[in-house]
Amino acid sequence: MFIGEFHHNIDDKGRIAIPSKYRDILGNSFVITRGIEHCIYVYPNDTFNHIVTKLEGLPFTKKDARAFTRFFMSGATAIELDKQGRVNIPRPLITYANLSKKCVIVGTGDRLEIWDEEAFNEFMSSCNDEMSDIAENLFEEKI
Amino acid sequence: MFIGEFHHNIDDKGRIAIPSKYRDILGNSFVITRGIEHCIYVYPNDTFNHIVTKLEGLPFTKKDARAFTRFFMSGATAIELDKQGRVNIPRPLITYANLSKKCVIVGTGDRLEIWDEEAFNEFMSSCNDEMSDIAENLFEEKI
DNA sequence: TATTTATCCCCCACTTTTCCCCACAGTCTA
DNA sequence: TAGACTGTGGGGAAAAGTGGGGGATAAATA
Repeated sequence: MFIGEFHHNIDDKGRIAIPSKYRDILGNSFVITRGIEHCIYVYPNDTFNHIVTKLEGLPFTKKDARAFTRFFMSGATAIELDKQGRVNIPRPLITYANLSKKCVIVGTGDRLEIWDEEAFNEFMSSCNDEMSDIAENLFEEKI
Repeated sequence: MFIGEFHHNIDDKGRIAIPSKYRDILGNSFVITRGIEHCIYVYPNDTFNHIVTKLEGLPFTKKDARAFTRFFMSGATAIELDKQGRVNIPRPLITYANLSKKCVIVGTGDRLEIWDEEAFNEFMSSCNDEMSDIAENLFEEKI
């Protein structure tokens, strides 16, 4: 399970170090792809494959299915860590997530998310005030 | 499985390089055809044949079936890669997809899509805002 | 039928990108 | 304080993408 928050830099070549605590779980090969709030998702292979299976069940004749599949699959890249434990983020994803230098890598249970630091801070502070309302409707019963 | 996003140029002769990562999957001969959002679809032979079988199951007495089959089949061309790993896109498809120079080639699971770069950016940015909503309604249950 | 025009392929060469390796610096631990 | 680990930066080799030239084949015109 992925938990925690780490602050790393992405260099000019588009490389960023995966926190060493995550490498044990991820192994040496995994998948990164576009995430929904302009961040980057990092999935272990089997988790990613599970989602792909679900998406392949959707017909390409449906507009939303095409759009989301395109969004999710076109952003995906199979990743191998280099000897220093870094990943090479493809340009399109760097642009999409608006990564400049300072990045935040957070664990969210079954995946990692890579955010531009500024965007992350902004998102979190904008959410904090509403969190009470957000939580309100998540569950009907005691969890 | 096709994933990822690549930016290549189409030259004056109508040739465009297929990203080398895709060539392993596609092999040397495959099919390209008209795609739904004014892009070009690229299918491995057996995937294409599978779709054709499905389309042949539709009655030609239905207007929509005729229209879509005509759309999909008339655009199709059998393709062979040249020795440099490029395909020669037929003029009608170049016109249809509005390809000028900068193109985007994306993997969307079972096929590739070739887009004019500008058109692709436009489509993606128009989707990005809605992606949260689109995802919202794709599945009812946990995937 | 002969000549021209266009199209398609293949080959060569240049440029750019990607990947791999090495080296250094800061931090934590023993 | 020494050693190991983690994060950061850069250089060089290999691969991938791009563009143009030339020859073969096919279509078009006189």
